[in-house]
Amino acid sequence: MTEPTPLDRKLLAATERLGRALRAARQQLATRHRLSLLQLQILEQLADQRPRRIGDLATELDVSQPTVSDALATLQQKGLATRSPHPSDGRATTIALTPAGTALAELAATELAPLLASDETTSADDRATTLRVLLTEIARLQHAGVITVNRSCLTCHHYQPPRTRTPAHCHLLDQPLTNHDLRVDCPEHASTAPTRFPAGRPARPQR
Amino acid sequence: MTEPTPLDRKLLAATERLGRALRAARQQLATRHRLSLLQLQILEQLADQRPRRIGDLATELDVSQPTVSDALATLQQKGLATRSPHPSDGRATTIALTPAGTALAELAATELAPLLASDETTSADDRATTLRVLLTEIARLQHAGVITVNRSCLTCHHYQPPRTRTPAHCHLLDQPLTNHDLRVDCPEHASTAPTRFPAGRPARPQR
DNA sequence: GACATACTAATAGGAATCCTATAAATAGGA
DNA sequence: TCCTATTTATAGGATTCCTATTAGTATGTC
Repeated sequence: MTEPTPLDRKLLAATERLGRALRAARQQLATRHRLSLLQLQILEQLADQRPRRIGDLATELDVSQPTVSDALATLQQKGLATRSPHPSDGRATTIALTPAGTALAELAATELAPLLASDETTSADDRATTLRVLLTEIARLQHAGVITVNRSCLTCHHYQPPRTRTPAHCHLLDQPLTNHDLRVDCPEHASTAPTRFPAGRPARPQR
Repeated sequence: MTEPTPLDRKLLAATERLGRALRAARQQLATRHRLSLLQLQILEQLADQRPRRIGDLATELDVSQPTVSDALATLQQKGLATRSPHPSDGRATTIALTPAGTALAELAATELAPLLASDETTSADDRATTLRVLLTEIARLQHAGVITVNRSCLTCHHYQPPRTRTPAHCHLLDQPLTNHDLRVDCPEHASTAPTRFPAGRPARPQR
């Protein structure tokens, strides 16, 4: 870990500014649809139809488990999500979207997508490069223990990093991976991280 | 505005994931220092010593003015920030950091910087490309009305975009600008946006 | 110069978020 | 069978952050 360069600091600042803006945009969108921000985020996460436990959602969204439980109760009340018992684990609850929830999630995705739509000033290659750099940073944060859930190619067991002559490769699909092909949230992700440890959220702030 | 490509969607997802992670990291850092997240963000914004009004801070941070007023009162109570009357406008209040506040802001910046420090897997050129792409997205969001404060080179009156043969140029410094040189928050920024309109925050969410 | 309008910040009041702590139910192993 | 760990739900509360309003100041108009 070397000393951060001015470029690093600017990248951090730009990422932060962009993240805040997207959060604000998502907040407004949620409000328009009579949802809280967390409720919208849950819909977005569930949109891939992957079955999840409540605890999984909490770690993905960086909030506590009761907070997710709260928001889910509201979503259920609105008829957007369902809770059903886990098939094999009697303690757990499986979360899924209702058709209405799916529709709302898709609508939200449609409304959010234009915020980062391509235009003529940025080449697709540059955007693909950006994707790889961002995924690299996400992988670093996972290593640093800030993120515990991450299903991108860069941390997948099936991922073969590029060598001097050969491009990156996915052993599962048995195909070369260009920057364009990198996935942020791959359904087939196989973790390389040994264990995930409980985030260890510290005490609350105070006045 | 064209239809979003898969790459666009992945970029949005990656940016969102990274933004959430950075927010969580900043939240933890704030808690460690007995601050709320908003209080920490205010310290970070004030760290450049640019004099600000309270309303300016609110639009920069995408929260309402009373919320900033609240957090500032706490910071003042902690001896980290000061409020003083504006020299020329009797209605306004000028905000500044105390030496203790400056020290804490620098400490926080030092602790956050390693999260995006360079490593050997990403070239500086790719990171510079990423910086430009991110700034382009920020500029787009400003155009879309999501962001109202933005002092990056790409929206500056002194900025000359690159042509086919000549690189980008800053008319104020009278120097060429590579991707590395782009600034996120330039003190000399001259706005090109005609007017800034009040964000029009909609009604609150509800159960 | 007086007045009307717009702007800036602070206060009041309240709703919603999201946390910690704890209880209940189940899984899994000794 | 019992003991421990895990998963979720509930209780209770603190904090954040909002809208609405008030007070004070700036600015333009008659």
